Amino acid sequence: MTVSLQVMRAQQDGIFTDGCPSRVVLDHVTSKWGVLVLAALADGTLRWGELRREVDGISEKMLASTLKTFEADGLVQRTAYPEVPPRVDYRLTPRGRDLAEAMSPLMTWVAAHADAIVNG
Amino acid sequence: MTVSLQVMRAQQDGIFTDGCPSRVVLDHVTSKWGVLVLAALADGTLRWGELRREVDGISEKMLASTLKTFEADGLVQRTAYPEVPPRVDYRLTPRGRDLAEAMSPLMTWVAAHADAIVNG
DNA sequence: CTGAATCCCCGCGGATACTG
DNA sequence: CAGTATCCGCGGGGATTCAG
Repeated sequence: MTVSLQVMRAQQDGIFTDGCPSRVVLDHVTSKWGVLVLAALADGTLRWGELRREVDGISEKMLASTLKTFEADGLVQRTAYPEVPPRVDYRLTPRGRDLAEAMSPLMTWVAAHADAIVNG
Repeated sequence: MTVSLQVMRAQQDGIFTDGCPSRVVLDHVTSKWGVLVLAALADGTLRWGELRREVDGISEKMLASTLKTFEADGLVQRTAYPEVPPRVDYRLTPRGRDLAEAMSPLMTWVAAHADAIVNG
């Protein structure tokens, strides 16, 4: 069953209105690289370099900014090891894993139907 | 169960790589206003003016461009009635409804956890 | 009422170079 | 290896005007 804006608003007043918390979070998640970074981290811990390679095409700047946003949101946990050479890894928090699960149907759907949409 | 990029790539080679169809479609859907427009149309037909009010904060320019993209993608169907004053309405195609269903868990999750993320 | 067209600004995001 | 700093272009997005 599909949930529409109207239905959600009947349950929760003012949800997804301009500037409200749900819009802020939605913007973070649906930011240009948001879903891809979350999906990359969905089944385990990754280092910075692995993440860069996994999320094909992302720039260092956007990876850093996306990770910072998610860290501030409590969706991603960063761990730095005091080694030389430096090693840092990223993984989803429980909340992040929960979100990734909620995103899963969308990703699966897109993967399954993208060719039909783009080609025709 | 959550599906990660790695898992999807094990099933479908080169999925969600730079410039591939799945990335194009994902960009359309997760565009700034994409999910909100789709969610607004999720449980029925809406006229242009209703859509504008429903998707709080969207400009006419972005509404038009978002709708055109989705129409070209076969996700939204536009119907114009030859009346005065003019009346146009938009509704999801079967494919669009399918997508809206896949987005539903994400929207629900965001609605439920946004406050905790922004405040807490 | 439903747009299309135009102008314009601002900031997202890419490219590159540099650092601990 | 894991970032930060800087520059800059382009397109998102607002405001306004016009049309059918």
